[in-house]
Amino acid sequence: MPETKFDFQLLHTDGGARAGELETPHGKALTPLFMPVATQATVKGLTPEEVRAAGAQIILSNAYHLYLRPGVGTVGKMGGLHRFMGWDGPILTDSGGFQAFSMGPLRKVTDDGIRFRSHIDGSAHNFTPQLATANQEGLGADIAMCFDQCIAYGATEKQVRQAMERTHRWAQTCFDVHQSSPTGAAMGQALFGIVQGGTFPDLRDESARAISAIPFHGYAVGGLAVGENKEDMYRFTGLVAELLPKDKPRYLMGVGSPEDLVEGVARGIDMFDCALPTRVARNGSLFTPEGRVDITKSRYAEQQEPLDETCDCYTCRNYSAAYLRHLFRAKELLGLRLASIHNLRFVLALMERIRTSILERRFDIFRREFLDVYQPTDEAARQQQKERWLRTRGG
RNA sequence: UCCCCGAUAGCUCAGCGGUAGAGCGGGCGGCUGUUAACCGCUAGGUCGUAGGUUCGAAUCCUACUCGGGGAG
Repeated sequence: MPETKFDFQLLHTDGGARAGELETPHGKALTPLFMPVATQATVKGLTPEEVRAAGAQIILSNAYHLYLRPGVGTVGKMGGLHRFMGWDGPILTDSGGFQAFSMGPLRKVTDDGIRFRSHIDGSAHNFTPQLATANQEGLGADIAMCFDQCIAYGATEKQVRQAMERTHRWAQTCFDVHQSSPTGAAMGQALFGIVQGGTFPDLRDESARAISAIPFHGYAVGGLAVGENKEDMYRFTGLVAELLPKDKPRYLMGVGSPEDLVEGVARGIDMFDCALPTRVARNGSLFTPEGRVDITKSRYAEQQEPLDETCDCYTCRNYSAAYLRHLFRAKELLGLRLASIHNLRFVLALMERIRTSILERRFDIFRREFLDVYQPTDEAARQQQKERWLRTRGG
């Protein structure tokens, strides 16, 4: 791994919005930025060249999934995650803490760590802050995340506090392990702390202060976009960001949709990641300046123009909406790929425009104009479907 | 001309005495540190036509119409 250490420079601010520059062992990245999600060492369906061409500067992968398959040791023997997957830019890895939340019934949380049952073969595993940190080091991540406990929306204040305090203790452990590691900190790997506290203002405040007290390279807001309404999500993002060190990068984990990215930046966030753009793309839902559209609808059957004529992505430059719709109807793999390319380009281009507007001190105007046209998903419909989804998945 | 088979939702078919179902397709919606090329909701049918048997027929009988196959 190159000698370059991790660094962050805050270059411009415009109201609450910030523009800066990250430096990592695998190169620079301009903030605010969006990280495409490559959970299993691949942005589903796309080659690294395609991800790069869409404008990605840094991607996110997942230490839990890679630990289970193919194994951290295997990735290490293959030269580390960058070489293994053919991506030579910066990589941030999530620790696996979120999987403890999203895989619900397969885990049990104690003060020592989280006992998992593999979703692949049922085998038992015990994740600890030490192991999570070692795993991310073994993968060779440019930025590692602390092992945290993300708790479900709707938990009681007592439960949220318990998870939060555990997250704080684990954060200190991760920091200590990372500091004393012969390779981790020495090889220039950054470590980010994660703020928890659910939707309780006092807990969020307490968590932001506790995590900020540890000299991490960056700070993340975790435990949001897990079922709470958008108003709360924005409110708590702002509340926490206010309390984080000004000179360090701030990362809002698991967010988001186009409108969430704009709102996050407005509240002082520098980094985002989200599975949404690529996941909904695979399901036929594409971003346009007016909002999300379903490419499979019959109104696109004979549309010769691209889905979004204002878009400069590979898909919109080369194919009609009618063709894209046909690929989806015929269940052709190319459809998933072209849709993923488009949605990624949409959010990455959005971040570029946001950054430019900050540098030109007109972010507020940009934000207003964008949100004026972009129609987000209906909140009531979201909640209703969410409940149904949890019923079918949980049952 | 005769014999056989079929005719049920837009399509392919299931149901074979108790007042119609599936898959696909159509329409609508959802997906936020990926257990997701996934999930949910919904609209379509006087069961080819006309008679008959029966308390009751998509189901049994008869004729006819249309399709497919066979014989001549």
